[in-house]
Amino acid sequence: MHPVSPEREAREVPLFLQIREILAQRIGSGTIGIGGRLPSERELAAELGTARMTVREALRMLEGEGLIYRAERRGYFVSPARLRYDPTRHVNVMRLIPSQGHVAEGIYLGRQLTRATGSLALMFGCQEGAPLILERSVAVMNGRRIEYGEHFLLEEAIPGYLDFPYESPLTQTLERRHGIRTKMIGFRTRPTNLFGIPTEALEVRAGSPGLYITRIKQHGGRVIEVDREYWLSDALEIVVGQFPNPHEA
Amino acid sequence: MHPVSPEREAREVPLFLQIREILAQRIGSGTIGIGGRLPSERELAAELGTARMTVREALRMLEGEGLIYRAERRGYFVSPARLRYDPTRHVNVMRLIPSQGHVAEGIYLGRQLTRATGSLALMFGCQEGAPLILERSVAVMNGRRIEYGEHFLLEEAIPGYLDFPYESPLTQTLERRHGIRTKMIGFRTRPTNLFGIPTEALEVRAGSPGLYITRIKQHGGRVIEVDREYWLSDALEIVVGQFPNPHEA
DNA sequence: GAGTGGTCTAGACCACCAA
DNA sequence: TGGTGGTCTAGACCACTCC
Repeated sequence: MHPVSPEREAREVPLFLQIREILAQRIGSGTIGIGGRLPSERELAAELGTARMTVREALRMLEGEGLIYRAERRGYFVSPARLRYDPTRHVNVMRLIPSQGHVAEGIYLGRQLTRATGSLALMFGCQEGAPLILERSVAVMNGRRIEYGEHFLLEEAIPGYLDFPYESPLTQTLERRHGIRTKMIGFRTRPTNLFGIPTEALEVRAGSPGLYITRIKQHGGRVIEVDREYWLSDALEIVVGQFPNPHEA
Repeated sequence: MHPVSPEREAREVPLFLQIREILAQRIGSGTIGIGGRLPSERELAAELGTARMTVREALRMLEGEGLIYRAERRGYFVSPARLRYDPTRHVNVMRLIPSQGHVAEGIYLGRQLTRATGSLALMFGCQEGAPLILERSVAVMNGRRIEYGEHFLLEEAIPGYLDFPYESPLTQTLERRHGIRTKMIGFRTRPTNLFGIPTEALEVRAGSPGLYITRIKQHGGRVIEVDREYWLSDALEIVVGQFPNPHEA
């Protein structure tokens, strides 16, 4: 190990960070409450005597921190407390949201037939090209779309699945209808910027900060379901194991 | 559940996304290899016949996806494969890096005495104001600073700790020197934009995308260590449980 | 139709890095 | 010392939302 590294010179704080600070304080102090709308970019620029792009940089900062979110072309709003989400547990998103005091709504985007390729085949541990069923959906919390999900099912492992329409939640449906009780065996997650299909489904700007989660579910010794979830970054935090909840204390 | 939502109109793809695509292809095809440097913002702008800010937007996109990273005022570089990190296991970062074929280096930033307040007191389950020891460090992978860590220790639970200098790795030191074998009981993580102390320690621009991780460690039925880690977003992915490794397949 | 964010331009000056 | 990214300005036009 090295000894202490040299301290950096103190520099003047950039303007956009000063603006970030001003806005963060207005939010923290409750001047703008949860769900409240911030002034428009142009209003803030005029008020603070700066250019619009500088204000945007500050807003982008707060968005990346999860303090605020954008509603496309409608404005910036203060984010509610993050959903606490444990991907190792088998809780359905549509049940998680109301369990933490929010209003949940689901949007079903339809079913597709596809085939296992690349990393999907690897995760299923099946042949390349094996038939898969894909169910797509969006989770809505308090009227805001926060998660786009793709659920891949190994067709040959769930005979008769295609004879029925989609029913939420998927896990319960598999158990009740097909006698299959899946078990979560692992997940993987990384931050990313969203674009393409997820941003279209979530109705947000391409480039919005997000969290990508992959989950693997097993039954009878083999993988029968792989989920890919794209969350808006400010909407959740991942909590695994024993962790005190600051909102209960 | 709602029926299928109406498809959005196809829109013209914004210029910065087209540029993102061009650069992503150059990276994916190996035209610019791992660790390779991208042309400068001005060069790209000239080559593509656009303004510098538009190029920056594309580069910011790729940075948020983790495909590239910035070295402050030195340029943009192609990111290596993400470190696979399981926070539920008790692997020290300085051992994790070499175990995945990279060169690790540690920078020790020193020790401070502090007190448990707010969420720290909550996580320790101790009185507000209880004395804590704070050890600060930075992890370097292949010459790049990728993680800034704060390790809080409950002073009264580790008698004599202050009589010795810091020794890495902390977990092994606690066991060998004090007979304390800690146990990871939970972690929490969320994406965020870094600024302040973490960005200074990591020598990156304020606003760089990052991942914040808190870990709690127990011994003898009580929490004795809380870690706060700030990772550069592109440097890792979190993998918990059984998950096939695409690099081994 | 007024207002919003989304995109884009064409500059500027600065601090910092490498040579 | 020349080139880099970091910051900032002052506009522009557009698609879209809400009224």
